[in-house]
Formats: sequence, C-alpha cells, structure tokens
Amino acid sequence: MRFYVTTPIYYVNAEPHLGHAYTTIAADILARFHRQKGDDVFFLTGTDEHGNKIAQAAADRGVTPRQHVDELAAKFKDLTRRLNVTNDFFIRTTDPEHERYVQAFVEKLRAAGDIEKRAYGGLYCTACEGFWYERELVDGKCPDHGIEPTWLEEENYYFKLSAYQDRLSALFRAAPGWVRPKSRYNEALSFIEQGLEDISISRSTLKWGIPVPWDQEQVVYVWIDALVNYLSALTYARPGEDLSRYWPATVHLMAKEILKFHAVIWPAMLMSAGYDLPESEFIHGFLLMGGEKMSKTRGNVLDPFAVMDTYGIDALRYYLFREISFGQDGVISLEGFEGRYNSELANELGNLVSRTASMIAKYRDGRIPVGDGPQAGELAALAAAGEAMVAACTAHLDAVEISPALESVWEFVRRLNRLVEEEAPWKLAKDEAQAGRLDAVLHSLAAGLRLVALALYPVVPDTALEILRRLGQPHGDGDVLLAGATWHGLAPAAVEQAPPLFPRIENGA
RNA sequence: GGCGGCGUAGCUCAGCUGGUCAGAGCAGCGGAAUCAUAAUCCGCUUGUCGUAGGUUCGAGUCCUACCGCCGCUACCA
Repeated sequence: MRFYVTTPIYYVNAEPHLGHAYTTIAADILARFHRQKGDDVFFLTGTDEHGNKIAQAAADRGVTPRQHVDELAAKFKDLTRRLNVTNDFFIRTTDPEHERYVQAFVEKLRAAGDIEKRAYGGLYCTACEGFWYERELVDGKCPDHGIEPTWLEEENYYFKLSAYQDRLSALFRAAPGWVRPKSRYNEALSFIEQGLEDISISRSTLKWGIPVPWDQEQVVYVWIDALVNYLSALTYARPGEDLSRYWPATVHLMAKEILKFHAVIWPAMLMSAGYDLPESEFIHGFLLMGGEKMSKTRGNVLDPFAVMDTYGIDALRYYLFREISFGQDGVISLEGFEGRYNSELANELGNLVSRTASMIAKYRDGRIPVGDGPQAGELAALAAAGEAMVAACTAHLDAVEISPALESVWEFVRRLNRLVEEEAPWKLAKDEAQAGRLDAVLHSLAAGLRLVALALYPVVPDTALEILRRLGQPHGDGDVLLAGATWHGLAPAAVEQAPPLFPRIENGA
C-alpha cells in the first residue's frame, strides 16, 4: 500500500512554534507507523513563502523577502530535524519547480473555463494593505490601525467556486469519512450548503508571489499557491524518480483554522483541474497553554523547546499525543508534562526496562533465557495479550487514533509490571526447583518489552530503538516491521544494563 | 442572528446505536514487596453525570427550555 501524508506548509512570517511542531510530529507518527506496516510512504512538509505578510515581515526587519524566507525556511527545516521527523521532502513555495507547477495549474483552471476576471471594490486600509468589510470596521475605521479605509477597486481573477457546490456536496455525502473528525466534516458540509461564492485567486497590489502566466500584472494569491504544493512536490522531490504514484494523498493533516481551504476550495480546484481528490483529511485542534493566560513570570508555561532540550524529544512527543485526544483542543502545562513523564515514562516504562535488565543480569548472567515452553496461568495468557496489544495499537493508528493507541500499550506495560509482582522473580531465584518458571518469567518480560518497543516506535522512535538495543535485538529503523511483532520474534540475546531511560524529574528542579 | 459542539469524581478525561454506565488515570489514604529510577503491586474514598421539565418499564445516553463556555458564519495563512 502506498501512503502519502502531508502537513500544511508553514507560513514563514514568524518563527516556528509548538503548533507547527505538533502537526509535524503527528505526520511523522503516521509516516513511521506506515513504514512499519511495510507501506510505500511519502511524507511531505515545508514552508509557504509568498504573500503580503511575508513581504511586510521582511520590510520590518530591513531585509529582502528572499533573505527573509531563506532564513525562516532554514529555521523550519531545522525544527523538523530537532523533532526527529522523517519527512521525505521539504518543499518551499519559492522553489522554481513549484512556481512553474503553480502556473501550469492555474492554466488548467483557466482551460476548464473556471477563471474569470472581475472588478472587486472594497474598503481598503493602506496600513494593512488589505480589504475590510463594513461590518468589521469599528466606528468606520480599521480595527487594527484606527484609520478610515478608502474605497478601492481592483481587478482580479476569480475561480468559480460556486459552480462546484453540488459536486462538493455530493463528495461529502458519498464519503462521510473523508474529513475527520466528524465535527469538522459537519462544519465543512454546512459551510458548503450555506452556499458558495466565487473567490479571487490573484492580486495586483502585490509583487512577492508567482506571476499569473497570462497576465504579468497579477500574482497568484497565496493560498492557491500553497495548496498546490501537495501536487508539485511530487514532480521534483526526487530528481529522476517518478513520484506520481503517491497521488492522491492518503491524508492531509492540519489544524482546524485551515479546514475550509482544504475541505472546500482544494477539492474544487482539483476537480476543475482534473486531478483525483485526496483520500482523506484529518483536522486536529489547538494546543492551549495552561488554560489561563500565558504568564512567563508565573512559570507555568510549557516551553516546548526547553522541554525538548532537557528531557528529550521523545518525552515531548509522548506527552503531546498521550495527553491530548488527537482531533480535539487540549490543555497542556508543565505540571501535566511532569506528571506524565514521572508516572508513565519514568516509573512505569523506564523502570520496567531497568528492573527487567537487572533481573536478567542478576539471575541469568545477562542473557535472555529460552524459557519458552508451556506455561501456566498468567504467563500463558501473556503472549496473546502482547500480540493483541500490537493489533489494537495498529487498528488505532490506522484510524489516526493516536492517544488510544498509546493507552493500549500502557495497559500492557502495567500488566508487565504486575507480572513482576505476582511472580516475584527474586523469590523464584532462591528455589532451584523454580528455575524453569524463572526462565519463563524473564523471557516473557523481554518478549513483552520488545512488543512494547515496536508498538511505541512511531511515537517515541529513539526510545523504542534504545529498548530494543538494550534487549540485544536488532534496533535500526528498518528492524521494526510490524510483521515481526510476534511474541516469538524475540531473539535470544544478551541484555545490557544502562542508566535510566527517563530519569525522574525531582521537585524543584 | 443562523448552524454546530461542549458542560461526568479535587484534577485530566472514557462512556458507540437508551437497560452491570456510574468508570479510567492522576492526586489522597491504608497495606504488601524489595528486582528496579524510594520506582512497583494490592485495597479504599469522593460524583444531584450543568439546571428544570418531558418521552420510556427504564436516560450521562433521546426530546424541550434555560444557564455557562466554545467553534464556524468566505477571500491572513
């Protein structure tokens, strides 16, 4: 199966922040998971670099737009590296190949008869360089600048979005799962059925953009330029390789504020230009800091980059997707992070790895015992439970249910800790007659931990590979295929004792 | 204004098509254990399931109204 996942391309008018990281990590989780399934994966992210705000941001800094976007794009690229994200390509809308593709794309819209030149009149604020609606004005003045806008007319090219209303409705009705979660599907559908108006796709007052091919006085408006990246990237991401097999995209990931562009305008554009439509879109919520106003002096703010540097990227990846139901808004906080980190990563998972390695070292000279024969009671049920955990996790990730996937892994982690208490290997070790049972228990812990590592790999890849390494198992990115995630896939090997995977966060630190 | 969503233990939240649905985790209290990062395991406590009505043999679960919070209501991504 092929799997093409995208993030939105990020607008480089400001520095990267946690919101960007969140979407990108989500895409990485899905990409890694599908590689584990053996799918043919392509994972795209990048930056959106045209438009007024960019030109303005550059001017504010006293640099050229080109300098500005180069610097910011480098920062976004660096973020993907720090997040340990495995994108296959990083697209920039200022790539010449992309620019040419956009021009060809709007030509297709025009050839389809969906482009029309119209005059647009509106109240224009010279300070914002943008139009306002009358109802948006405060006392007849621009709410941002407090100055009175002037009437201005501009000729722009319009895309006949209204002509696609019925086909978009039909698309939604025919494929209820194509936009998820359901609440977003409803939102987009109701938007469509309230009636669609045509939209302008070009600007004449702007220079930092892609010229309309048949009219050099106009540039293509930014969002059309942006959306097309999902297609254009496939034409040049890997020179010499035909990537067209990845289209249509399997899933577009995004936050809710750009739902309409993706769920309404984008499919209409694709219909017009004659492309297949993306198979699905998944819209997630916003991360809310602390619930109350952010306050640095209060010290309750979660600084993702500080967290990342101090506790590692896996801890942050884990927290974001364990704490928040993916698709909904979620409140995050430093307290919440520390709580999850200590109780789950340090106490439950990290400690399980430590105690397992320690017992194998202490009682079996550091080698995982075979002990795989017939077993009684809980031990007998464990293999099935472990494989069921992997299956549940797989089903959840297939449905983009990341938090429930983690929950299913954690139930099993707790079960392994319980097993240690129930079997009390330190007692078995004192009774030579129990040697076989001790072998079975230690073997089961290793086998169980291996499955935990494989299941956890998409979310916390470094941690997963480290667990495998300590267990003496193959531990490369290519060694985590789900096809091998069986109880009996454990190789007899020497385990390594090492410092805590996740050192506890002590109070006041 | 219109459309939609949310309000469940101190905290964060599960609860699909109505009948073990009154739950989980955290926090708190008590106990066991000592392999381990004083980590782990066992047990216990708290709730008018926003308010008031209604439908039903039976409603967090459906309907109505109300209170509170939030999203969308077109050309900034």
